[in-house]
Amino acid sequence: MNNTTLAKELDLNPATVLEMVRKLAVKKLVQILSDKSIRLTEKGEKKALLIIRKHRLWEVFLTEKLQYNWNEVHVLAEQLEHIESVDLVDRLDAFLKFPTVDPHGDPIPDKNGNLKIKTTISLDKALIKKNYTIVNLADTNDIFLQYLGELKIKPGIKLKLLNRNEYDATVSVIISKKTLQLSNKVAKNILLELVN
Amino acid sequence: MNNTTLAKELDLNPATVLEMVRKLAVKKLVQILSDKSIRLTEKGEKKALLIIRKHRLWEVFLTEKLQYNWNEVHVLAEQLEHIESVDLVDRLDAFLKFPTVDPHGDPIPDKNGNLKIKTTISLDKALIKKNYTIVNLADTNDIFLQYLGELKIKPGIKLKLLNRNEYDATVSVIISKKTLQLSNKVAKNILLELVN
DNA sequence: ATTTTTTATTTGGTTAACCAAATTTTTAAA
DNA sequence: TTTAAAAATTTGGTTAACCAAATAAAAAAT
Ligand SMILES: [Mn+2]
Ligand SMILES: [Mn+2]
Ligand SMILES: [Mn+2]
Ligand SMILES: [Mn+2]
Repeated sequence: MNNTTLAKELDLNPATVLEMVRKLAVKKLVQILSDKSIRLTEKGEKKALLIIRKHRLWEVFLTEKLQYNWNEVHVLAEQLEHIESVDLVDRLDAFLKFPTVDPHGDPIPDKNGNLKIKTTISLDKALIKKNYTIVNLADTNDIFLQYLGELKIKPGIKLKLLNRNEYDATVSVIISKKTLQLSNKVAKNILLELVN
Repeated sequence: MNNTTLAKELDLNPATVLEMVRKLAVKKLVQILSDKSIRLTEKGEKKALLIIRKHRLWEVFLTEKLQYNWNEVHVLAEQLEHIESVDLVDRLDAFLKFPTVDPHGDPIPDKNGNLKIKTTISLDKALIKKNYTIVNLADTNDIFLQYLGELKIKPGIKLKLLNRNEYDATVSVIISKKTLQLSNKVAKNILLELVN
C-alpha cells in the first residue's frame, strides 16, 4: 500500500496521511519499507484484526438481535467497532454463540486474531451447470446489498449457474426454483463455494 | 450550576468550560442567565435525556445480556452512550423489552424524553419497623456497588428497618431473613419506597 | 464602606488532526 | 539519456480542545 492510494481511500490529504503513518510507525504499528510502501507490523495487524472482529460481531448483533437489515449495519458497526474493551467483545461473541461469519459472509477473527478465509470463486467466473453456495459478498455498497436483499440473495443461499451470456456476461441462475438474471457487475461481487 | 463547580466536576480548567459553554450557547443547548449561572435549554435537555436514555439502556443490555456485574457497566455505558443513532437506541429498547429502570434503579427516559421519577426516602431517614423496597442507589462508586453486590442488595430487594444506632447512625436491617448492619454512609445512598 | 475571597473572563500558548501549495524524489516514457 | 508524469515530502496554516497565569468582577466578610 502506498501513500497516495491510502490517502485517496481515506479521503484525506497525502500530507495528513504521511504524518499519521509516521506516528503509527513510532508506535510500531506500521513499518515504512525501503521502497516507501507501508505495511502493518505484527502488532498493527493484531490491532486491526481486533477492530475487524468487533466490527463484524456488532454487525451480527445488529442483524440477529436488533432486526436490522444487513445493508444497514455497516455504518453503525463502524461506530461500535471503536468501543474500547476486549472483554466486551468477547462477551458479545459468547452472547452471539460464537458466529464465524458476519451478515455479509465475511469471516470473524477469533479471540486470538485467527481468521479462516474460504477460497471462493466469484459468480462471474463460476462454472455452468454447477451448484454453489453463496459464501460472501464483495461489495458493501448499500444499494447493491439492498438489491440482493430484495432477491433474497445472501450468504448461505444455494444457487445453480445456468448460463452466461456471451455478449455482456450476464448470468442466469436458479435460486430456490426461480430463474433470474444478474449483470456481470453484480455477479463479480457474489462469491461462491462449490457444493460438494 | 456555575462555572467553577462545573469545571471541577468535569475536571477541566474553568477557561475551557467557559469556552465550551459559550459554544453550547451558540448552539442553543444551554442558556447563560443574567446571574451567569448555566441552564440547559429545552433543546439541550432533550439531547441530555437522549444520552441518559442510551446510557441506561446500554447498562441494562450489559447486565442482562452480557452478564456484566452492575458495578462494571457504568464505564462501558459511558462509551456506548455516544453511539449516534436514535433508531439504534429504540431498537435496543425494544430488544430489552422496554425496561423502565437501569441496573442501579435509575429511571430510563422513554422515546420522548419523559422519565418518571419515584419519590424515595434514603435508608438513613427511613422509619423504624417499616418495610421498604429498594428502588435506587445514589452512588455510582464501584467499591460501594461491589459491596452491596456481595450483600445481595440491589433495586427490587425488600428490607425492613429494625433500628438506628443513636451514636453513629448505623442501621440494622433485615434482608431476606438475615439481619445486617449498614453504616450511615451506606444507608444514605440506598433509596427506598415504602411497601404498600 | 472597605477589604478579602471567590468566581468569571481574558490573554497567550500548546497539541492533535487536518489541508493547500510548493518542492523534491521517483518512476515511467520518450 | 532526457523529459514528463506521478508520488512523496516539506512548509506554512487552520481549527478544536485544552491549559496556566493575569486581570476583572462579584460576593462575602469585616
Ligand atoms: Mn462492515
Ligand atoms: Mn460485514
Ligand atoms: Mn451509569
Ligand atoms: Mn446506572
